[in-house]
This record gives sequence, structure tokens and C-alpha cells, in this order.
Amino acid sequence: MERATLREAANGKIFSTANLIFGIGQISKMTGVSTRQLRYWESKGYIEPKKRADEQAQRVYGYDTFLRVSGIKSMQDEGYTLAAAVERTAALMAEADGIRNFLLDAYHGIAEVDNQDMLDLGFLDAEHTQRLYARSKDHHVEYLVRPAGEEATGK
DNA sequence: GTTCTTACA
DNA sequence: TGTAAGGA
Repeated sequence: MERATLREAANGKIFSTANLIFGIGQISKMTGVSTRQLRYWESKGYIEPKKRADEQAQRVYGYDTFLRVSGIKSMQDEGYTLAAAVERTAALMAEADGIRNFLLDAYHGIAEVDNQDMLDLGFLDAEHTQRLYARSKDHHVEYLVRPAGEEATGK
């Protein structure tokens, strides 16, 4: 069997959140948002229960909704109005999604360069003659460029 | 026991 | 927004 890639993991083939579903009471306890509020937020279109094949009345929520509710609640506690908290949460989640996708595109594995573990960021140039490596140290990023074809020790 | 909608404080 | 009612 081939080794699983980070992207496969991120796509949910390995660490799947698809089967994480919660009832309204669970979401309420996890986030500190009352069931009354959750139903109210739904009426305003801020959150939406999962569609269920079986036409049942009881709401079920996915993991993404848990994150959304959690974010809205946090920002509300910081003083944002509900509408503003909803907007900011949506923006942050979209930004996080963009970052995640970018990193998955850029990341080519771990490689040992000069006896140090570096992120392999793939070819630097269109001609594929140089390869870019990077690592993070003390909250800033260090880059290395090496001739391509020497990335033998990828882990 | 929990969740549903509706309605009222 | 919390709570009560009355049913699922």
C-alpha cells in the first residue's frame, strides 16, 4: 500500500470529520450557546442543521457548524454584535480555508538539507532546475534554494 | 430524558 | 432571551 499523503489526510480520507454529528444539546454544551439561541441563529440564517435523508424534526449539526458556532460565541463574548460576529467568523473560516489550500499546494514533504529538516516547497523555477526549502524558526521563515534533483532524503 | 414549535413574560 | 406548555 502506498503511503498516505498529507492531502489525503486533509481531504478526510484518513482523519475524517464527516461522521461527527451533534445534537442541539451537545452543541449547546460544547459552546455555551443556549439551544434557544441556536434555533434563533438558524431563523436568521446564520447556521444551518445538516440535511437529513430521513425527514426528522430533530436537528443535527456537523463539525463545521460546531466551529462556526464556537467562533461566533467567542467573538460575541469579546463584544461583537451577533451580526458582526457572524461576519467575522465567516471571513476567518474562509481565510483559514485559503491558507490550508495554499499550504497543501505548496507542501511537498519534509527533506533533510544540511542536516536540518526542511519543508520541501517544490521547484522554484519553471525550468525545474532549482528547488525551494523552508523552515520556521522563532516565528520567522528561513529559505534555502538548492539545485533540483538532490532531494533524495524526503521523508 | 431530550427536542420540537408556539407563545408569553 | 428564558421559560412554559403540550406533543413527538
